[in-house]
Amino acid sequence: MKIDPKSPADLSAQIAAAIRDAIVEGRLIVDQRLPSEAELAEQFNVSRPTVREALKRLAAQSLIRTQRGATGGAFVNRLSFPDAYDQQITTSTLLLSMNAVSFETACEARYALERACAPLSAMRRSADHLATMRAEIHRQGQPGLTDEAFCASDVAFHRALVDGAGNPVLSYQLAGAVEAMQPLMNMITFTARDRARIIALHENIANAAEACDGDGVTQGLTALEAETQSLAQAVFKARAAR
Amino acid sequence: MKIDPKSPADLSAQIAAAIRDAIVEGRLIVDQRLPSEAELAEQFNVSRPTVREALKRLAAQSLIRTQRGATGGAFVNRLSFPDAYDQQITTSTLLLSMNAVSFETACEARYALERACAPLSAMRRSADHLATMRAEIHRQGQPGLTDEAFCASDVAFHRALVDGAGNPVLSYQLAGAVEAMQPLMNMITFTARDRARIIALHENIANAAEACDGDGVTQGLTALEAETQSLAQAVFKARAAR
DNA sequence: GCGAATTTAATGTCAGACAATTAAAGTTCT
DNA sequence: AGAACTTTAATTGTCTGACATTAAATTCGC
Repeated sequence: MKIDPKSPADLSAQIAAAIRDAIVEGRLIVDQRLPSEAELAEQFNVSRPTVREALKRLAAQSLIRTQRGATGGAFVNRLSFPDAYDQQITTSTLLLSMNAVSFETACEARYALERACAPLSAMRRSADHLATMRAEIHRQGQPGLTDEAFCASDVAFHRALVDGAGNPVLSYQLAGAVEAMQPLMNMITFTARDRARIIALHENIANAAEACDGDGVTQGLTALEAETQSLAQAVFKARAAR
Repeated sequence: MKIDPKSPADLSAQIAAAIRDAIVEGRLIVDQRLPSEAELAEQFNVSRPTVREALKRLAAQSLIRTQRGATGGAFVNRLSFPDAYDQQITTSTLLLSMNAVSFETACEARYALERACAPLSAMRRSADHLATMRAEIHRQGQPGLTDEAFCASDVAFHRALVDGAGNPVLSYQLAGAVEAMQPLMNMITFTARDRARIIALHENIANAAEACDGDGVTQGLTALEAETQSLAQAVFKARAAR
C-alpha cells in the first residue's frame, strides 16, 4: 500500500482510500488486525495524528472498529445489516432533503420499490409478519394518535411487509427508501377521514398478504400510492394558497 | 450542541454525532460554514486534533467539505446523487461480500428491484436510453470480449434501463443493487452459448422498451433472472464437484 | 495453583509549533 | 485612478512529543 505525498489530496484521505481498497479487494479480511497506528505512521511515512484521521474516516463508514488495551488496535469490521441500514437511512434522508426531491418523485420511487417485493412477501411472509401488520393497522385506528405516531406506524407496517419477502438484501435496500420518506410524510396532516381511507387500504393489503395473493398486494400498494399522492397534492395546494 | 466528557464513547465520535444531528435536523444548512477548528475545540472543550478527527468522520460521509485558506473552513456539503451512489455501492458491495450473501438472494433482490422500475422505464425512456441499451447489446456480441468486460457491459445495459425511469431516487437505490452484484457476477464464466442466450434476452427487453411495453420489459427481466440463476447454479455445481 | 499486583502495548487526548494555502487588504507603479 | 504586485491574516494540514486510559499478559506472593 503506497501513497503519493505530492498529491494535492490530504494524506489522511489517501491513506484511508488505500486501506479501504485493501478491504474491498479482500487483501484485508474481516476481523484481521491492522498494524498499530505507530506502525502505519512509519509505513506511510506520516505522523500518528495523520494516520488517526485516516482511521477515523474508515470508522465513520463502519469499515473498521478500534479497541483499546494491550491486544487492541484497529480491526476490519464485518459490515452488519443493521449498520448498513443506519448508513443508508441517513444518506437517503439527507439526499432527499438537500436536493429538493419532490414528494411525488420520492413517493413514486418508494412504492415502485415496495411493489418489487410484494409478490415475494405474499409468498413467504410468516404469521409473525402478518401479525405485525395487523397490529399496526389497529394502532393506526386509535383516536388521539399524533400525525407523527401515525406515520411511524405506517413505516412499521410497510417494514413488516418488506421483511416478509425474507430477503435481507431487499429489506436493506428498502429501508432507506421507506424511512427517508418519513420526514416528507410528516409534513402532511391527516384528517380522520384520510386516516380511515389509508387504514382501509392497509387492510386490503394485509388481506391479500394473508391470502398469499401477490397481485392483490401489488394492486393494494398501487391504490395506496394513488391515495397518498392525491392527499399530498391536496395538502400542498392548500398550503400554497394560504 | 453539547457533549458528555464522561461518556465511554470517544470524544471525536460524540462531536461528530452532535454536528451530524445538527445537519440532519436542519440547524446547520447546506453551504453554511462551521466554526473554525480552534473555535470548535474551545466550544466543546477539547483539543484541536480531537475536533479534526470528528470533522474527518463527517467528511468521510460527505456531510462536510473543507477548504484551506483565509476564508476556508468546514462547510455543510450538499450531498449529491453521485456522492450518494458511490457510498451506496461500496456499502452494498461490502455488505454482500462480508455476509456471505448467496448469489441466489442477491440476484433475486436485484431483479425484483429492477422490475420495480420496468413499467416506468418503458413509459418514459428517452431515445438516448434506448440507444445506450442497443449499443451495449452490440458490444456484448463482439468476440474476444473478456468475462469482466461482458459483465461491465451488462451493468451499463441495466443502468440505462433503470435510468430510463427518469426517477433519480430509483436510480440511486438501484445503483447499489446492480453494481454490488458485479463481483458476484464476475465469478461466473460465460460460454459463447451462454452469452448468446443472454444477448437474446437483452434484445427482448430492448424491444419491449422500444415499444413502451412495460409488461414486456417485466417479463423479459423475469426470463433473464431465471436464465442467470440457472447459469449460476450450473457453474457453482460444476465448481463444487471439482 | 491461584489471586493480586505489575508490566506492557495499544488507543485516546492534549499542547504547541510550523507549513501551506488562499482571500483580502495594502502598496506601489503607471 | 486604476491595475499589478506584495503583504498580511486566517485557516486547514501536518509534525513532534508527551501523558492518560484501557485491557490483556505476566509476574509475584502466598
